[in-house]
Amino acid sequence: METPPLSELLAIRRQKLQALRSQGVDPFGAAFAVSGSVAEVVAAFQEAALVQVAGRITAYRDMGKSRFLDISDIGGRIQIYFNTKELDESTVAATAQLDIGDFLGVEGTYFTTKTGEQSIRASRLVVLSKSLRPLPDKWHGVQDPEICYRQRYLDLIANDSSRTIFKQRIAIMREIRRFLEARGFLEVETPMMQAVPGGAAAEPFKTHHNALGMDMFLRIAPELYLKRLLVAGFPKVFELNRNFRNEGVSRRHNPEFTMLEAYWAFADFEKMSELVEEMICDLAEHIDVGPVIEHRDDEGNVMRTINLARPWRRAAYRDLIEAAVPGWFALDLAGKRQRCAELKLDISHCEAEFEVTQHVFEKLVEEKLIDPCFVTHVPKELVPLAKLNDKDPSSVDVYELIINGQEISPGYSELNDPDLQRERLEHQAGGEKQCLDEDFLEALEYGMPPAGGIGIGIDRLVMMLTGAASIRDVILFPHLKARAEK
RNA sequence: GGGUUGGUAGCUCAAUGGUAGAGCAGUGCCCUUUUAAGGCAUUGGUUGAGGGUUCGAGUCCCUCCCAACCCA
Repeated sequence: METPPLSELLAIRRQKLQALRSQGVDPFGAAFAVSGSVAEVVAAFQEAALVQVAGRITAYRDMGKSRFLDISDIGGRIQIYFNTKELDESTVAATAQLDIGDFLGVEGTYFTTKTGEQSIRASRLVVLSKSLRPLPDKWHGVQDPEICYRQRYLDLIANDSSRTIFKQRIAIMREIRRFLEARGFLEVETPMMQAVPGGAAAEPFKTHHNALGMDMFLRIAPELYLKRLLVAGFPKVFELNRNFRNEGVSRRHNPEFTMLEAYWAFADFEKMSELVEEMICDLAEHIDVGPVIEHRDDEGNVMRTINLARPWRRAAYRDLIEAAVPGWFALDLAGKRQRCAELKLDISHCEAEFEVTQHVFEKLVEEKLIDPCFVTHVPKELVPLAKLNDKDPSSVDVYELIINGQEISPGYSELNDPDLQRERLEHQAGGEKQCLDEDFLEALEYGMPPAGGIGIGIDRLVMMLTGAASIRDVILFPHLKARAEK
């Protein structure tokens, strides 16, 4: 097969690679002992002290005999100064083969430049890895969203805003674990491959286990296994990991996404709502964005302001709809359909009355709830697996936390009556017996304590907290269509 | 799935249907405290892919691929 000629830029880098080798320099060097990460080295500045640092060259300013270069890693940048007269000949020769993008190890002493920048005066330079491709523009970064998503490493090298979001995401994940563990919740791991995909209504990914000779499914939720652990006697458990749903991809959907589920024995949905409220405020504080979060557009204009100040609002589903569409619940189905037509709402996909009402809720209530609101007294048809409300058996004991016009977290008083649970699951499965997790139903018969449960879609939570416009901006490697062969 | 917008040099972007350009990066030269370093010179293109219209297509038409946004 004919290989296309390398572009000039790639060819030049290959030549430099050869030049280094012919100078006796290994262009893909060995381990290099550093004093710390770039950020740690910056923080440890002490005039004239000896220091070792390594990182990628992200800028090179050649003044003749004096040269400056920036060394960066994901957490920081530091300026290196060297004078060709202060280095041995072979090192100076190697510097001629350096490019922006190469990994370099530096030994030197801390010093402050004329302009006051804390830097390192290099006494030794070691090529650690030659970069064979040019990096994106140092000033404009990567603007092409396709490159950002397909080659996230370039996005992270070039775009500070992206680095910030992912550092925030990491901080959020760490703080969720710390927050829950501090309150006695134990983190557990349950199967991602399940014989019966349960705990939610969604299309699963299907796979096959050869040795066991059985079809399996990637989980759509961990719920039914976490509840087995309530049966086992764990009073407080949580799982923070991936779910998979074989559905559409959009600004708000990635086929694999991160979910927090937590269960608290002997608690209820109200106690869970307090836990979630406290936790999300704590997270906002930990990434220095709360309690008032501003979402900005590309030009930096504030598009939306979310106020997380406590206490958060709590409102009943019916009351919110009545406030948006007065007289709604007095209408019969035909009247409701008529009203939707007047409101220019497309309800062609809705059949049952509760579906029409739910559409009104989504369009006229949910999308407009920007500040946090726990929606309570949700119709039982929408949440088949929760406990019925004592006073109003047409609704269930759950909350749906809405922030930024999106459902961020549902919370339940979990159903623990095994017979009722079977009835509901059978109804949900529409008579398809193979969709019932009989093993789970058997576990419930041994007795599950009453419990509060929550789920939080972490990707959407991160979007809300960081102001990211797309789920792809908060997932390191989002799924895109395979690209045609180059 | 439908609609809209886009895909041009490594990156960021230009280009009435009429010679494909700029900045950065790169290459060469100069410069001992620069930091979007600077000065002078200079290389680099299958304009997403394939058809069509035309004397002539990055530009107009058709098909396809990829992406973003909106809708379902």
